[in-house]
Amino acid sequence: MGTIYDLAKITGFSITTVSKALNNYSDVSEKTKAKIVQAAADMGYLPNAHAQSLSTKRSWTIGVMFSEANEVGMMHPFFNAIIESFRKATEQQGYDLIFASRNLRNRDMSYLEHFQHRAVDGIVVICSDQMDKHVQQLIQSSIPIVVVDMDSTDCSVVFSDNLSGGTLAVNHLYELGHRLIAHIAGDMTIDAGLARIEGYKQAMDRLALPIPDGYLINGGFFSVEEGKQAMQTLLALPKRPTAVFVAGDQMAIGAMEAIHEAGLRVPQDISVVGYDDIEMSKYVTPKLTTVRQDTEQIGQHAANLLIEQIVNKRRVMTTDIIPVDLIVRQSTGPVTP
Amino acid sequence: MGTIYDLAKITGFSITTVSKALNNYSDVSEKTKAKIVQAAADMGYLPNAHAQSLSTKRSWTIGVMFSEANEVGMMHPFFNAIIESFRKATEQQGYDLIFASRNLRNRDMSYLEHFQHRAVDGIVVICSDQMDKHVQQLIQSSIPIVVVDMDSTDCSVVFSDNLSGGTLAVNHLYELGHRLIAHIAGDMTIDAGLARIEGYKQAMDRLALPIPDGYLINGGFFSVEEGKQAMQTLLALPKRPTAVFVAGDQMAIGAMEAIHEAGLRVPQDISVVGYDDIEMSKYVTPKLTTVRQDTEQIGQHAANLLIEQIVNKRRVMTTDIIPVDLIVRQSTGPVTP
DNA sequence: AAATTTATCGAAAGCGCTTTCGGTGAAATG
DNA sequence: CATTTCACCGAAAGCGCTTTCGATAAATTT
Repeated sequence: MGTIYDLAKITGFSITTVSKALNNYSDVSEKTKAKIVQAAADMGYLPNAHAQSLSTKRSWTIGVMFSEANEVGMMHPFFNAIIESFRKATEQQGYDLIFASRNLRNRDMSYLEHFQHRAVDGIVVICSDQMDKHVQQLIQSSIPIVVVDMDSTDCSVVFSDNLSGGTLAVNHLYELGHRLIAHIAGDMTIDAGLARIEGYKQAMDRLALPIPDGYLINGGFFSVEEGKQAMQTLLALPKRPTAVFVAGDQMAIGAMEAIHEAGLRVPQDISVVGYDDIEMSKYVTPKLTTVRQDTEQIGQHAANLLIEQIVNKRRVMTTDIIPVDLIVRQSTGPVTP
Repeated sequence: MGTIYDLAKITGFSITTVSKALNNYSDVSEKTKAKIVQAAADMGYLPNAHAQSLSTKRSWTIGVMFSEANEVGMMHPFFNAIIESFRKATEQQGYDLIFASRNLRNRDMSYLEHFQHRAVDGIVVICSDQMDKHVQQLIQSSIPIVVVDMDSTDCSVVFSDNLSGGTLAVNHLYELGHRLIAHIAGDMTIDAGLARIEGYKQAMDRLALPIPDGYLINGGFFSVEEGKQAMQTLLALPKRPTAVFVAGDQMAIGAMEAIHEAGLRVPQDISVVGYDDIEMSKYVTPKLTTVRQDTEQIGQHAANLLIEQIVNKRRVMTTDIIPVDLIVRQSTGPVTP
């Protein structure tokens, strides 16, 4: 591999000139530049990123933080898809992602500390809840940051148009003739869940549909199991809904399971529409009607928002709302009399 | 944040002593160590990782490589689960993961070059095929490495006992009375797929079951779509199988879809057993019988194997085979006469 | 021919940290 | 009391790179 010192020795130039040649400075002649570049190629020279970072105070790394609240890590298909898209976008610009945790060689430390230690150029936080102390700390810091799927005016954020999403779902069900529409919501601590609730409420209100007691139920943290439980509660209601809008696909899948286990059919007895459009949605039985979040866009926008802050060396607080689509499949159907 | 120079100024000691105090050297008195540590805490001092790496030639980072062959990236639930488990294990030891790609600030470079540039302490490669030039290059290099889900004698590897897996599946079907057992295989370039084929063949042989023409079919790169297509081919066979062992859950889900679309039922008409036990397996209809791979173990073992090489500064070539389990659910049933 | 630009290069300092090695004064030993 | 040991500390070099600033020689201008 070798260093610029080796290169200097070989070519007979100073390390200064070598460095300049490698970095395309204008005050080095084409001829010597060619020589040096050639020598570098010959010996398979690669600059040491740490030395570069130390010297330039730019590490070309982006720290990514997952909340540990809901123990999903990077396993959740939705967040996972976002990260993948984010990664592609940032990679193209030359950034590497580093996944940091709260522990560093036995020392317990905050995410911020970890990121400071690693001297990342920027931070992306995925899958978090507003209240998380660590997230707040990150937002308060001076490191460029973008947070996904959360609402805040203190930093750049990008999330889906969850309000419209809720409305889309309810309207779809309404058009199919449903009037008894329940909502299995995400936990209230999650902005996205909250907005979907709001969308649901607004839509119901606009359609002049009452929300019976118990029709708005907390499904927790979007897991299949919690969705199933919530649905069971719903099924036990005196006046059972004919349709249910579920704030996440995994929960929706759980809900469908509960329905099936109760001896009912989807969509003949109960229609269900999910949220996210994770890959599996189109493979469960029946195929899930759902509100699609554009993970591709979300990831890209987040990347752009972050990189812009990094290169311009100033924090900006943009709120980027990505539109959603309703994907109609087979878990919703006309209400049966 | 500050540096050790600041700390030196504040406490009145030299940077040498500061550094030693922070690193628990024995030749600094308890009293001054206490002072320095206190001052460090007060100012929120954090060591700069790049400076440390530069000086110690240890970066406490591990590079992870995904093959780009089958465009799944980190989206595939199986590899994803492995990485997650790997991450937890390495984090605990103080390592951060860095996801590198083949491009670095416009320059096109190999994975090896990228990792050398970043000066990672070790490399884990996930989701690859034997033939990949980049993987080979990594294996040839002198950086500690472990590769997952691939067989090789040139480096440490960890993968599931795919041979037993294939056998397990076939025997299970046999016990249910099936004699016409087909296999939707993964592409032959993938070691794991190859081993499962071998397991299938051996089991069939041991049971004295012939493998009719067309019963062993290539399902490509484990996608739902490819599984579906393979199953359609199988269904078009003159003598249709009563059971099929599929080399991956996603393919199996596709296969079930094909079966359903053909107006047949699982398992009454055709039994199917998958491979992997991805999370969705227990939520599709019918719930998928499958060979479970222990992603938790795989990730941990990979982490241990890698870290051992890093700390002992010598490459070792261990082959670590992780046992698999058959998870019987509802996609398999007794053959119907 | 003298004065001024211009092109090309290198010395040196600095980024923040580790580590070797030598130097103190105090305590222990004879 | 002289000598050896020990505990504690710091100077300095080094890790590999960037960047400022000055130096030199060649080219240009007057």
